[in-house]
Amino acid sequence: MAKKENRTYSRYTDEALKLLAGRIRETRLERSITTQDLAERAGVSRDLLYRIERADPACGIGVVFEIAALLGLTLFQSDYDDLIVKNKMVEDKLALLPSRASPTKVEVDDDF
Amino acid sequence: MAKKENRTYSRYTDEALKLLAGRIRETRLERSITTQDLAERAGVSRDLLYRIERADPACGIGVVFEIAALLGLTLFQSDYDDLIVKNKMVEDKLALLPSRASPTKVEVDDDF
DNA sequence: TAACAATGTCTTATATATAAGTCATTTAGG
DNA sequence: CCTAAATGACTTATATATAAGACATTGTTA
Repeated sequence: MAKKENRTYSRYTDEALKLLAGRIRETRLERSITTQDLAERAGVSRDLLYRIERADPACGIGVVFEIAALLGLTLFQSDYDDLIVKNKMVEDKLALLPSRASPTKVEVDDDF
Repeated sequence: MAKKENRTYSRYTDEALKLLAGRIRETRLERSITTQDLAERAGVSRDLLYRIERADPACGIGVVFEIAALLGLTLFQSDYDDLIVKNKMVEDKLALLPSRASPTKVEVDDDF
């Protein structure tokens, strides 16, 4: 196992990571797939899958998503076509927005 | 910038990463927040935020989620309390499932 | 349109994620 | 129960993510 990293995360992030990890483990066990087997299919080591199922925040986001996708989990409640559509929407929105944060404009903080 | 990694990902993973990255950039620009500013608040380098907004799959999943959370984006369409509830559900489900993939049981493949 | 700040995109150095291997433990099933 | 296989959890070595910094470019706004 790799050395423990010392970065800290918000509780929200921790819970979100835990949920994704839990869903992965849950689905793997439901389908009775071996860690070995799943890791091999994803092209990662068993140790990495072990850390993914433990919600290690330092795992690469790509490999985590890939494992989830291999199990048929949906991300952002979207199938592939939905993702394409949503990405198109983001792209359009970005085309309208200024391409950088204005030097002077003060950031809006909705806290009150 | 770090050396380009050579791992490959499914199209689904690529699009999901792109959507998250796009939403981050979109939200940052809407609020007119500087990359510098956001990176500092998250405790990461500007270069890392740059890569996050480009959907680099090798970024740590924790830092990406943290940036999203800082911007108020919701993950898994859940606020903090929802995440707690959903995690509880996963936990309960896991308690019922066998704790490991059966040696003999053949994996179900719903492809047909 | 001038000037300055924000961003794109490198390089280098360092921290650390990941792979590979190992051993002990546990569990499901015969 | 017994046993083989799956998993937890470590070590070491290596690949690579990340930080820090630099410079060129571009967009905003005064």
